[in-house]
Amino acid sequence: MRLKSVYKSLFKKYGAQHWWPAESPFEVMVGAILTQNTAWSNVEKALSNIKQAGALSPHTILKTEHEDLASWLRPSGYFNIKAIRLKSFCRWYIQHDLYDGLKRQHSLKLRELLLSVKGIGPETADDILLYAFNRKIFVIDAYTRRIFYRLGIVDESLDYENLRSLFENELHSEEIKLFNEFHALIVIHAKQVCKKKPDCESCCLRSICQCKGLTV
DNA sequence: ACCCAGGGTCATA
DNA sequence: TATGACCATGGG
Repeated sequence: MRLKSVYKSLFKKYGAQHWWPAESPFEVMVGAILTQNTAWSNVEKALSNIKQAGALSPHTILKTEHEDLASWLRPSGYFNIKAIRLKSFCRWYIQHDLYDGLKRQHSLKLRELLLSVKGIGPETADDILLYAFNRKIFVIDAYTRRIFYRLGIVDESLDYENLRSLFENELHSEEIKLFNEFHALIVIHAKQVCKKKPDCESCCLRSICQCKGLTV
């Protein structure tokens, strides 16, 4: 159980993160799309603009002019394509009877449905599954790849689906709370420590890590 | 000035 | 299957 021991170390150091920071499942979904390759601090500004316009609902977003929607999204970058992605997601969300319609689907079916939306790839889909629909799905991101490769636990060549099943197989008997916290802890740890190599000395994972302070 | 952020799509070989 | 171009703002 190497994965769980990493989890324990991270949890001991950083504590519970209580993700996803949002007031509703729909806000989680919007945030998941807006944070694609984008710093969360920028997403907060865009979300704040949408809320200030009173537009944080699928119907309202859908009937908003592209120029207006894009102007709200401007701080989060890629505002033109994200405006299109947000609308196509809202159209899909309404067609499937919103949260109450979708929540009845089995996790893998729901994942297929999410992936059928233009602009939603595997990571965004899994963010939504885990943090909006409370499903036991492990989210893989660039941090997860980097950290667990440095630790010497995973192979560099594994693609998204193989990595996800590796994590889910080893953690299948754990509670969903672990899935929720684990991904959040990986992100927090990567932002606070792993970026600065000198901090390897004080890293809570140094006893397992094989990077030896070198950039990998 | 340069690098990258809680990615995804599309065209090309 | 596997690269590369493209999308774009803001903080370090």
